[in-house]
Amino acid sequence: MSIEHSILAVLSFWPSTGYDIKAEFEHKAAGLYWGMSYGSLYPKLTKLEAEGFVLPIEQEEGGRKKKLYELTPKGWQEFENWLRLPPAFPIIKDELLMKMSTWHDDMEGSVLISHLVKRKKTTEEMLVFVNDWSKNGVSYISDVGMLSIRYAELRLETELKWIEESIHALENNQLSKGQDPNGNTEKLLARRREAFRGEKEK
Amino acid sequence: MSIEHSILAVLSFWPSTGYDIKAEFEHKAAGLYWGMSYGSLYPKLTKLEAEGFVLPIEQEEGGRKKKLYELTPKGWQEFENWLRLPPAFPIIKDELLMKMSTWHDDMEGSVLISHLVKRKKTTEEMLVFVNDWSKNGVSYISDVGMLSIRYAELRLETELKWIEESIHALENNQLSKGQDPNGNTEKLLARRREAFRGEKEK
DNA sequence: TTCCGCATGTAATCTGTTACATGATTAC
DNA sequence: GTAATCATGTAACAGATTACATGCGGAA
Repeated sequence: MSIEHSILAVLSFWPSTGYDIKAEFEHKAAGLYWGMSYGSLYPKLTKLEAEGFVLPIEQEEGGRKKKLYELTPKGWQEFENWLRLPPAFPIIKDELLMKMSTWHDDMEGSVLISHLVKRKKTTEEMLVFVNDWSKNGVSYISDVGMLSIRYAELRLETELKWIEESIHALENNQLSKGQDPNGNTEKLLARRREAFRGEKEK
Repeated sequence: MSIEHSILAVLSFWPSTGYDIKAEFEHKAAGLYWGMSYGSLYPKLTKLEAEGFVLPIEQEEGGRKKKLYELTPKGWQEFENWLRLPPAFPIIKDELLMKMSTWHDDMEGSVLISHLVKRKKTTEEMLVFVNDWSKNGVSYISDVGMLSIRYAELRLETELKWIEESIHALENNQLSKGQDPNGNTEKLLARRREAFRGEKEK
């Protein structure tokens, strides 16, 4: 998942400056790419250059300092080798899911609903962005690239459906039953009460 | 997204050792939780104890060294404050999507298909695991927690549908057209040919 | 008696971010 | 002229992993 390879990937589209690369990651962050800071980007470019994967093709432009990087033959090779390597399974860190998994019955359901409402808004915005992306007449998207756009759309749509479903279930007390073979819900709430009782006595 | 809060979250279920916590993250990694190494887990537990969020409730068990940690009142407080805080938007790093977005026409489609087939297998396994999880009669899952299980199921099912759709499109040359307002495909392939041509001449 | 699962921990390293410092060019 | 954007870079720090080191207890 190395950042190095993402940089090579961006450079495969067209020669770019460090600044360009960052921008590319920024606005395509619809769950397809991931961002990176200048603090790691510029040192990586220097490193890639030292290793012979990229080369700055000098631009004068009136003396303004600007390094437009291009892939070297070795860089193309490395990029394509990487493409052929089986990708790692995705890493997903979703705080909302973590919170929902550990939400307990003495916590206010209204707060959880507000989390879901907020997530819905962001997901909707993202969907609008992705929908537009593939039809804006400006961005370059290859035919294979369209598949990944399609993935982003499907994922976001599914998420929206789930959010609506979940809010509905929470608001109308229609949650499906989980499983609790060891009476853990009661134990948990008792431990919690105990902790807070001890606290109050102080 | 701090690891600290995930630890508190696991401890809210029941008192656990460092080893237990790691195991919990491991087998629930169905895209809901995320793993962590002992190298960060144990130091964090020490830190959380120093800060008064957790407390080891000693277990002798024949002199075998084992620290069973429990949340303190302050730990419960911190955990619940965290639950109320609006969660950050999920971070997704999916190498497959990155590779597909930058796949180019001179790369073998068969390799991409093999990536998809591999992903399909893993996704299917994950789905089996999640399906079983909520019905195994052993694991504890709260009613709210069921919502997150439902999310995992929907996401994995959607992904499977997309994988099948994509493999079909690739195998039968039925990709939908992307967009290329500046003739970038040709430029890209020309730059690549140029790089490799220069290489051969050496 | 040997291997596996339970159990804890540290040191070196890697990877990345934040905050800062600097300055040119363009649009209003 | 002044604000926003383009543009590059460094130093300090934060966060996490890998590899290593250690050892008990139970099962085969």
